[in-house]
Parts: sequence; structure tokens; C-alpha cells
Amino acid sequence: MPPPDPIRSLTDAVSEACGAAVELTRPSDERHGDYATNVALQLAGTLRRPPREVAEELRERLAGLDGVASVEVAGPGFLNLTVDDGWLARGLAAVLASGNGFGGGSADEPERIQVELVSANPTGPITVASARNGAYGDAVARLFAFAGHEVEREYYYNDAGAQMDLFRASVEAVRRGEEPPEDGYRGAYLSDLAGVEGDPVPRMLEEIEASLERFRIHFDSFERQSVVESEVPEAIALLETYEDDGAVWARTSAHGDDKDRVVVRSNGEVTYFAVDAAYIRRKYARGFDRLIYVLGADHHGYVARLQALSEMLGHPRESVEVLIYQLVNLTRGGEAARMSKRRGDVVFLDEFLDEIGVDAARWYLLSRGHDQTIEIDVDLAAERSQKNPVYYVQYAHARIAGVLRNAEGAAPDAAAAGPLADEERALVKRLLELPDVLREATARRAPHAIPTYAIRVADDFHRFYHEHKVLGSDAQAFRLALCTATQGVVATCLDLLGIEAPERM
RNA sequence: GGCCCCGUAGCUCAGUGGAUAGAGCGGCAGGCUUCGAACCUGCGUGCGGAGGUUCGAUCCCUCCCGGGGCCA
Repeated sequence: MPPPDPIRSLTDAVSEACGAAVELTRPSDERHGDYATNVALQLAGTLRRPPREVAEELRERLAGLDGVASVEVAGPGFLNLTVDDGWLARGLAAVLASGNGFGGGSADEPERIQVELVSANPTGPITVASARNGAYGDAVARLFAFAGHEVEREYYYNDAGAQMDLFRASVEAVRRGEEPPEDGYRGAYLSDLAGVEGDPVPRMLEEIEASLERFRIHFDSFERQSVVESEVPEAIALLETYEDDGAVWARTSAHGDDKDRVVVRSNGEVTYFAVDAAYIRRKYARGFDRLIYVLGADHHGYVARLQALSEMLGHPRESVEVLIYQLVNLTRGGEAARMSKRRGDVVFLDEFLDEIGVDAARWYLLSRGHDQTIEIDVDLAAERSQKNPVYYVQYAHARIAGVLRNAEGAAPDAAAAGPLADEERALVKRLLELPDVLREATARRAPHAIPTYAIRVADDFHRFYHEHKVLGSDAQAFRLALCTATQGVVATCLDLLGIEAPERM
């Protein structure tokens, strides 16, 4: 049974009273009540009646609902609801009753979901470009898990291809004291690898894993290309194929791709696409219902062909999702630094974390829409001060922790509410938004809604705190409940972002 | 040449059909004898352009301009 969602309950009650599916929005202008709906405007069209007349009729029905203090018809036909303090107090009690589960468990049908993320070839340390991939994919995975799905994170890497040969040859060259081959890999990290005997690939991978663990991304599995490659023949056997010009083609154009794809070249070599097919087959064979790929914008061409493979292998094409994120640019004093592994100006994740810290790094990478190219000013991000929104949110959590320490165990009681002050009403309403924010963020695979919301929660809390004393006030029990619930909501948001919620700062 | 993403305040960005479009940074002016001032309060005529759909468009459709990316 999912945790309670007071706004959803109210929405359902309003929908039933109106005889139509209703959405409640929170008006930006306080004079428009606590919640508003445009249902009368939508019904007016099909009923062929004036919107305000329809609204007037619905107003009378809504006014009798439990918890509704008043209903007004406004503007072209909006219905503005004001809830009473008792409803808000019960809502707060519901938040506390569900503990740290508030806002979660929204999945109607829990699925087994695999999120494949980062998957950078182990030819060098993880870069900031991969960090966006990781932060984004990991946050989406956290959202899925909180919603009630079973999630596994996988890292796929090439351990056997031409690039890896070149990488190994580059390390060998350094060991012999020679220059790496032309187009080979260079950089200080090669010397470190050269200093240790044996295959540098596993060692490089260990370093990558350590960097990602530091970045709070934990992988459940690592998949090697050489293993997947061995299953290519089985996969090809399952596809609709034909021969042309000595090559074997998959008829992906019949499944939404813009052209057919070669799976075996005329010289007998299998293509990357054939390996993709084998990999998808393997993922489904492991029992996943949904396969998530997190890929950079330069891979947008893969979407149609991967979904075509899914369909050809007998699965719904929508069960393969390719989440595309745009690139990251770092700036320092206005100077832009491009991130690319082959160039000298590449920025490694560990350096980035050394400079700005894990919390700020995840915050910046997650607070922008994934479809947005982002620019991060390293100097600003590194500043550990009130200029940085992540600390503003963390401060709310720490401040509440301080109050609760000073409360020395005094009991919170959401029901002990007298008439609520404006700041208290605003904060309770804000907390109640969490389930909807998370449902939306999960559905859209858009975790950047969380930082936006968390700032608003912190904002409402700081304003409340500034205006009202908690300890020693007549409303102490209620306000302790409000603080506790706020702390829980902030902690949930930060946890979904992979950011720490400190007790002290 | 085809395809993908994006043009919102001085800067970085939220806002995927609703009422007077928001936040952080930067700037200016205030607020600590009080549970944590990493806080609070005040100051902002900005949706690239033109058509279209709609009772209503920053949001949906078409074209143009501009920035980034991929493929050829």
C-alpha cells in the first residue's frame, strides 16, 4: 500500500464531485486560494454552456467537501479552493505517519528495470562528461527505486576492441620508454599504469569504479563486450536478415529505423550493431522488463535502431528507452574549457570533485534539464558559501536538526494545531507537493525538478523559522511536527539526488 | 544536404495549455542581546521573429533567424 497523498485524496474527492477528472494546481497568487482547477473551463466546451455558469454549479458541490473552507469562482471560470487548517494539520500528520516513505511507492506496476549508465571505455579516468551521464542516470535510477521499482545499474565496457588494443599498446610503449603510437593515448595516468605489471585494463577499470563510488554511484554489475560478442550468432539468428553485397543485413527499416543495418560485413566481421543486438537479447534474458540507456547527445541516432532491435527480438519497442542528455561545458573566469578525452584540456571527475566536492558537483549536474546544454562556472561552484543553492538546502536540514537537538525529545504533534500562520500554511502545502513532484519527475525521467522543489521547501522553511519561534511557543508541538516533516522531505530530496543531508554544517 | 537539442532578467537556469512568467548569482538599501545570519525583508516593463490552432500559447503546429551536436 502506497504512502498517503493528501493532495491526491482531495483531487479524487473533487473529481468525484465534479463528475470529471480534475487537476488541482497551486496558484501563484495567494488571493486565488490554496488550490485551483480549470475543470469548468474544460467542461464548458463539451456542455456548450458559459464557463462561469458551469463553475457556479460546481462551486456549490465542492463547498460541502470535507476540509474545504470555501470555494470561489474567478476569472474566466476558475474554481479556487481554500482548505481549512484542520485539513492541513491532517495532511501534516499523514506526512509524519509515512516516515521517510512520503512521496514514494507511486509505481502502479513495479517493474524490473536495468539502467545502463556511464559505460565509458576504460582507456582513461572518468571525465566530467561521463559525470553528467552518471549523475543523471543514477538520479533516474533512484527515482525508479523510490517509486517502487526494482532497479539495477550496469556498466558496459569494451575490453577487446581496436581502441583497447591501442590503449594497451600505448601503455606498453611507455613501459619501454617510448612514445605512444600515433593516435594513441597520452597523459600522466599512463605512466602510473605502466608502473604496474600486467594488463592495464582491469586496473583502469578499478580506478573508474573507485571514482564513481566516490561520486556515490554504485554499480550492481559490469558487463564486458567480449562476453557479449560471443553471443552474437544466437542474436543474429533471432533477427530478420538478408544478404546483399556479401554482407548480412538486419531489416530494421521495417521496425522504425530509417535504414537497414549491416550485422556481418562481407569480410566476415560482426558490426557494433550486431553486438548491440546480442547485448539487448542478453539483457532481456536476464529478466528485465525495461532497459534504460543513458547516452550523450552525440548518440541520438541510436534511439531508433535500439528500439528496432527490441521489437525484432519480440519485445515492446517502448521497453527500450534511450535517455539523451546534452553536453557539459566548464568555465573558469569566463574561459570555456571543452571536454573531450582526446584533448589536453579534458577535466577528470576526480579533479572536479577535489575542487568543488561531491555534493555541489551532483547538485550542479542535476539541477538543469537533461535536454539543456549546461555551463558550470567552476569557481562559483567551488565557493562553499551561501552563493551555492545546495548549501541553502542543506542548511535547512541542519538548522532543523539543531532545533530538534534543542527540543530534547519534546514530542511533536501535528494535531495540536491552533489557527495556522501564513508561513505555516505555506510550508505544509509545500511539503504536500512532494508526491506529485516525484511522480512527474519519474514519469518524465527529469530529476532536475527535485532541486527546484527543494529550494522552494528550504525557502518556505527559512521564512517560517525567521517569523516563528518553535521551542517554548504555544504551538511548540505542532511546530516540532512541522520541522520534523520538513526535515524528512528535504532528506528525501537530497537522497534522490545523491547528496548528503547533514546534521551540522 | 538530412536529423537531434536549445534561444526566457546583465549572467546561469526553472517554468511541456491558464489568472500579474519565477529562482540563484551579480548590483543597491535594510534586519542579529532572541531555537544556527550558510538566514530574513525590499528594489526587476525579460519569453529571438512572423504566421496558425485555442475561450486562453513561453508551452502545440508551420516557416524564418541564431547557438550547439550528430550523420552524410
